[in-house]
Amino acid sequence: MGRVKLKIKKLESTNNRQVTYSKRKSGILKKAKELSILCDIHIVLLMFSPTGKPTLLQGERSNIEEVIAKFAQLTPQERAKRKLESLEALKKTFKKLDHDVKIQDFLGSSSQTVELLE
Amino acid sequence: MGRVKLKIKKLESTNNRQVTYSKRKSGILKKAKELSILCDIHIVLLMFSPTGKPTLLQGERSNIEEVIAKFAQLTPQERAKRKLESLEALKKTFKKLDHDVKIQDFLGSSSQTVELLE
DNA sequence: AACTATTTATAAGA
DNA sequence: TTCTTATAAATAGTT
Repeated sequence: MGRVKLKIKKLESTNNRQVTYSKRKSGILKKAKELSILCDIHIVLLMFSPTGKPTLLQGERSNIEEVIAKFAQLTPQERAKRKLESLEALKKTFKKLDHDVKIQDFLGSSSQTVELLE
Repeated sequence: MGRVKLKIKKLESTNNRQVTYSKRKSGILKKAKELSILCDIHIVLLMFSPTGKPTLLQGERSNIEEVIAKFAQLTPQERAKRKLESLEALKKTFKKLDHDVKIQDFLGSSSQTVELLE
């Protein structure tokens, strides 16, 4: 979608990576939000910029707690059939976070896109 | 991007929601993967179909553990300045999951897109 | 930040 | 559901 067809490989220029990230981030956030609304689904999108700035999108219909909670609704049989290493990894990570993270400005908002750092 | 301009509101027809989900899911997964490669970033995308089928995408460069772990790398000062309610919610959810989830087929793969249920 | 030529995604139809 | 195609939308390089 541009002047030339882009090869999908790591962009050489640091500056170009940042510019491209900025442009495409807008696009994918828009797509995720549209999908959430059009199809009335749960969606969570978390990404980090080339400089490490995190962005979290939660679909209109969901919050991240609901989305993750849906994992818990899978039956043991269904879980047993699938690769859930990611869930396991998440669990381990959050066990660690339990000891690390202190949330000092907890806000009960229903935000969609949250820029976690400016 | 089709024969007509689509209004972004919940699609009336159940069938249409499923068809549109299927098409747009492909698109957004492709976009996420491209962004991950082009800009060499961490990205995680989790979504549920209108029938509840979950799909998880992890960028080429990352696994979900790394991505979430990045949260933990934020300094206490940075965290204190931001809305991290989502992280808090995740933590609570995973505390519950700790007691619920038994992973019976843990596999140490470096998967990208995982269809958690067919 | 804006522009625009061009590629890409996709809504409706087959 | 899978393919086609007209059209809308995203975006790469440029200004």
